[in-house]
Amino acid sequence: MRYPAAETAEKHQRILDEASRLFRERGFAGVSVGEIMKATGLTHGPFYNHFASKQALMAEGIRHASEKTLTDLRAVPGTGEGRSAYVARYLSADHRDAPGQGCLMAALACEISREPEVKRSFTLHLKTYIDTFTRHFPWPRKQDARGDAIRMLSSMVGALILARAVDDDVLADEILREVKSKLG
Amino acid sequence: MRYPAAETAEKHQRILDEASRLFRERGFAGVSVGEIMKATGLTHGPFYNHFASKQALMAEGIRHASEKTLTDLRAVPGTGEGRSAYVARYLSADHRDAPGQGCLMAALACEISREPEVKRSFTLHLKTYIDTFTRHFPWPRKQDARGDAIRMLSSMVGALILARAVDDDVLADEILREVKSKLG
DNA sequence: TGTACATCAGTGAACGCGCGTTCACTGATGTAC
DNA sequence: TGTACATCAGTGAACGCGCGTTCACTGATGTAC
Repeated sequence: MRYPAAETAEKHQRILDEASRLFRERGFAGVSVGEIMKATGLTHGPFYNHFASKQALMAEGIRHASEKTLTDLRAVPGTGEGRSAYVARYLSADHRDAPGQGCLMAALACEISREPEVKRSFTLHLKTYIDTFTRHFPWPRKQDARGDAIRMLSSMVGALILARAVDDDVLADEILREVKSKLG
Repeated sequence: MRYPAAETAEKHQRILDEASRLFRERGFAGVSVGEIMKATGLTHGPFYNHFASKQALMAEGIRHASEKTLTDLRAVPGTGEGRSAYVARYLSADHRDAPGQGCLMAALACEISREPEVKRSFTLHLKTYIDTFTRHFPWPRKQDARGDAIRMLSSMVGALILARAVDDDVLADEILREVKSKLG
């Protein structure tokens, strides 16, 4: 049956919300189209009224999570202290244990590299992220601000991914703590 | 039919070789048991004569790749120059474009965190890797050698993962170059 | 404002497909005598 | 050393299952008059 246009748009957003959460929690391959639709309270049929394919949803899901990520980043005070707090939160046990609400790079980057359509969407995200990260915070060496931002980002992403891949809380905490200690 | 025992052991190794290559190239979910067996020149049936399940092969594949990785690391000269060369090779375009022969952490860490049996196997690898990396090279600040090793490793892994996830060679090269420039 | 009807996001059964896994069977190897 | 036979890694058909995707159908909404 026909539904109000506003409701349809809202459902579209809900699919994106659930998809971007589930993908980050379980990976692209670990979530089926049916599960995503079920999580939004619909049957799997109308999925193709909203998206052309699962790949298209993956790419859109990256864009959707990217917007949230960048909004959050811009809301952090643009000071050295703001950056320290941002890094400390990124490298916290809370973030490690809640991938569904967390950084899309740490959750999905390995899989992204194998999905051409998603890769294109992610490239836009990473460019914007690096630019924003560089411009938003003060960096001691002005002419190498972007390089410093890239290095900080690589350390953060690598540390979080390794901490999550490990079965031993002591080692995971050590990795987060050691990387945090030189990025503060 | 029955086969010579030596041949069987050799086939077991070949399965592990092909599996650890294919998993790194396409991810655990992107490779089927049938494909792995086909790559070793067998049909899929006898897989279960060698391994209890796909998960068991994934865990064994990590162990197998880990051994090669550690052998390679120990073969590098244990000097500052040796370490520089190791990092330069790790962060090279060649390594970025050949995940099947490369670092298992960069290729599989995101997926490992979602597979309990594999996680256990990977934890052993990472502990040994960090220990070896710490002890094998000279570190300027003796009492923080292990911390420095963990930070270097996080940067390397993060940079390679991001470089691979990006669709733009200029950006990928910039990430590798910037991270390399401060780790030399 | 009231009526007739086209629209289209929803439902849910069905599609072909490839997956991980099992199993009855084969036949050269290795062993017992 | 030669013969009889148990072993067991291989083959390949078959299993149930869940996947991404399609489609005939439904019926309240929005629109034309």
